[in-house]
Amino acid sequence: MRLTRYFLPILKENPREAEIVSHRLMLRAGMIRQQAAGSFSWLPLGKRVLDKICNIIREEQNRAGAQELLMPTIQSAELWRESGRYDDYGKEMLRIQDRHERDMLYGPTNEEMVTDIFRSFVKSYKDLPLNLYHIQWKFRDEVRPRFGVMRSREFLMKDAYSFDLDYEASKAAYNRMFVSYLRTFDRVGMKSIPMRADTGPIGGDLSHEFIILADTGESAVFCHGDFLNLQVPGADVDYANDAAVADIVNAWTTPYAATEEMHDEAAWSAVAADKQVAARGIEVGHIFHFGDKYSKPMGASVTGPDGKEHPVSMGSYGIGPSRLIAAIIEASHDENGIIWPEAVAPFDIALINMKVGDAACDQACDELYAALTAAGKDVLYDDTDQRAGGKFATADLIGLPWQVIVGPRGIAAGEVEVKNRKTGERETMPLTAVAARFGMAA
RNA sequence: CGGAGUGUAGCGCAGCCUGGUAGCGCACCUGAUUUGGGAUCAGGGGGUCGCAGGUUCGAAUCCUGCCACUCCGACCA
Repeated sequence: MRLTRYFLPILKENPREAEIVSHRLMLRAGMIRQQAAGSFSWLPLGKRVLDKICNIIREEQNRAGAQELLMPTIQSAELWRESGRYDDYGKEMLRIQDRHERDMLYGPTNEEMVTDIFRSFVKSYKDLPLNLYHIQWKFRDEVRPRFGVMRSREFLMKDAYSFDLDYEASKAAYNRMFVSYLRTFDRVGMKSIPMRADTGPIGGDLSHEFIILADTGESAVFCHGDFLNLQVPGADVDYANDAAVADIVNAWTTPYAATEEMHDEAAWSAVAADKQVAARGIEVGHIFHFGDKYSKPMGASVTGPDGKEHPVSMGSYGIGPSRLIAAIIEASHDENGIIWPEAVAPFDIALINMKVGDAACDQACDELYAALTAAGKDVLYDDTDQRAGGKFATADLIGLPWQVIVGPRGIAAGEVEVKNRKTGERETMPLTAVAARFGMAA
């Protein structure tokens, strides 16, 4: 993508309304545009990151055996009356009426609807286990939206729902999602720590929050230092092996870890003082097991091997991709801007032409642009005619992992500079070596 | 919903106290110069001063009401 043709409305100064660093940087980097309190447009740069995140989530959900579908944002109140939540949910739920004055709502979550889909088609235990997920916009009319996309009213959520014959099988489904989440957050370049959580209004007796540590995190968290060195399961994890998956979950739930609300001073004091990590964190995922809370009132049951009807045992599993982006920025930035982990960067490489209009520079950049693109890289080619300084400021602000700098001085010697955004390290290399270097890294 | 604060050009702000018909920086447009870490010079365009009432000869400025946004608290992916 050529920068002269790209819609990238960067801001030099911090918008007044943005207080936290991720909100400021997302606005300044031209990723989002606030439309109202807790409501955002995703501009092209932000949309690229969102898509990358969603694709990683999708791959890991699929790997763990979940299947993607897509449910509507607008739901009928009827389903919610069946579960009893139409009255319980409160003002957070946006209630609307259609032209026939039927009660509708903008979905804050989808347990009822997915349960309806399940009960319509699944009748036998032989069709279990089943896990259905979608990535869809949600609306929760928060009392106080804040912190940009970190706590917005309209937000994207990946929500998965598992269906099993009994508690044991459901626990295995829960464990698969647990491991899938460990891998997902690891792949987006973050260290996540699962913590026992309150089950909140969704109900149930087993729940974990996945927390990303960041100095600016919204809640205080306490965990054992061992978490920082635990091995994240590889892509070869065998999701068909319940015992192996349970072992992983066990390893990741044994050391002490709790958010402020669940913090237990007695257990905490049992952790060796030099292993106590008291930090701040951001919740980016939440998984629940809630059994038959919805299947029972909504009549979602299957015939078991015993020939009897069993209400299915369910769980739900959420990740907020839009919040995850803000959390990544909170955890990965410096005074100059965002530092994207490579896996989620909107572009892999910023190709910077230091002297647009100079025949040698233009030619070298055009050739590099073609070669890098051919090697499968997403390249943002800064072909603007701005004065020199602004180019680096822009590249640093939007945080692409690599900058390839092409200037008249270097080109005269057949060389370009390659800079790593995160480390700041610069390396001069022959023009001819650049494509191969990034090509091989791909 | 309680407490605090802010609304003046696309963005950041001054002006308000002490009323006299709107200004600065950046951005934008034109021209020239310039090109290795947020260019320089010259010229130019752009504002219902959040909205509605009121006071006054006259309101961005004083008064009243409303709206929007932000922060702290209770609540949450």
